[in-house]
Amino acid sequence: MNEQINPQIQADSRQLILKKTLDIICGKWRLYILYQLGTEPRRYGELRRLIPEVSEKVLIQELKALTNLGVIEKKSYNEVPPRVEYSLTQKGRQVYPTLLKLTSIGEVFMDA
Amino acid sequence: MNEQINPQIQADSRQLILKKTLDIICGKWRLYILYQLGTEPRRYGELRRLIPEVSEKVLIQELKALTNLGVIEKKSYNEVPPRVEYSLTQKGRQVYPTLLKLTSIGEVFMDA
DNA sequence: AAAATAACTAACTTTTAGGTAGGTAAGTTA
DNA sequence: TAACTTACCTACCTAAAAGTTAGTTATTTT
Repeated sequence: MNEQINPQIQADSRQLILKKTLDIICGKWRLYILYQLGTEPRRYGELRRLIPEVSEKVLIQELKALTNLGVIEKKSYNEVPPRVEYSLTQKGRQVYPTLLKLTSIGEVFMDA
Repeated sequence: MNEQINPQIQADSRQLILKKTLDIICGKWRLYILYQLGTEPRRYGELRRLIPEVSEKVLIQELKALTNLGVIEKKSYNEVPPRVEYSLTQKGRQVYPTLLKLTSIGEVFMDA
């Protein structure tokens, strides 16, 4: 009904996008996880071994969060002992190159 | 003395770079602050008005942290009432384009 | 029958991030 | 001389993130 552009709504939308971005990359372990899934699917135990410093609880919690955000997906094979694979979603693969470029920020500030 | 490449040292260095990256961009308000400083220096009070949701304590704390990281710098004019300006450093300007591109990550996952 | 396996869950504690409410300095303006 | 201004600081509190420890499940292997 109203064709005016409301700058407040624009601001709110940019804020939401920024928040979503931070949701995805912030958290001590999220980028480590995503980097490990960049090239191939990984089993839960594999991720544990690849990132040994993260606690089991936090790893699972972060995998869940990233799954809910739609960045990664989980595939359970019905086997015992269980087998579960995590991999990037389509959207996850879409942003993966940007995630890789992120570290160029840190590089600039090393030892400075 | 030892010309071998130690993959552990490489891994540690990548880890440090990643940690530095997260130091710079994580924190609820850091990117908001950096975005406001992208185009021009801003006074402390100006930043308060531009980002009214952040508490005074946290704003100052974040400005200090970003200053210590070498992303921004602070210029105090000897006046009363005080006048203080914050701006991006050379290195800060160097990474600013990357900081702007960051939000493309969030865009992909909006309402997904 | 006991032990091993992989991917979890639950209860609890510690650590870190962020927020609230108040105070201060020292000139300027009314 | 009282009130105002701006950029802080301090002590305290709450909430969120992360870590620790100890289960659980349901087959398979020994």
